Amino acid sequence: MPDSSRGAQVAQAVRAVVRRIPRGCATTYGDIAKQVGCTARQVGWALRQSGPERLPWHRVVAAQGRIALPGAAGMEQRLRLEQEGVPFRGRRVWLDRCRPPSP
DNA sequence: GTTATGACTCGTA
DNA sequence: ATACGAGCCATAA
Repeated sequence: MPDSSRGAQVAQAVRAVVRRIPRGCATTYGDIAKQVGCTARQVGWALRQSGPERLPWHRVVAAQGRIALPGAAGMEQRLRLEQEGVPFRGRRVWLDRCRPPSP
């Protein structure tokens, strides 16, 4: 079969990784990209595509713990993270404090 | 084919 | 700290 589009496979892999981010933790697009073997942009693209799927998408933030989602979505993400007890420092997530344990 | 857009990152100033 | 550019990859028009 054809590649089935690399995009679709990458998206699936990304969803799988995101799904297993523990509650109360956060990780970055770049980290996921490394695990999946793609670029950070592809991770963002995959999550954007995923849309109404049951994923802890809010646990994925940009490098340096920045919230990448603009506007209201970003606010919502921040709220959800705080609800889970993810530590913040100003506008940024404190990655050193909430990174998932390395395999 | 080109161009524009996007939930990115990094280096440099 | 903020700003800009280059590299990056998939999709839509």
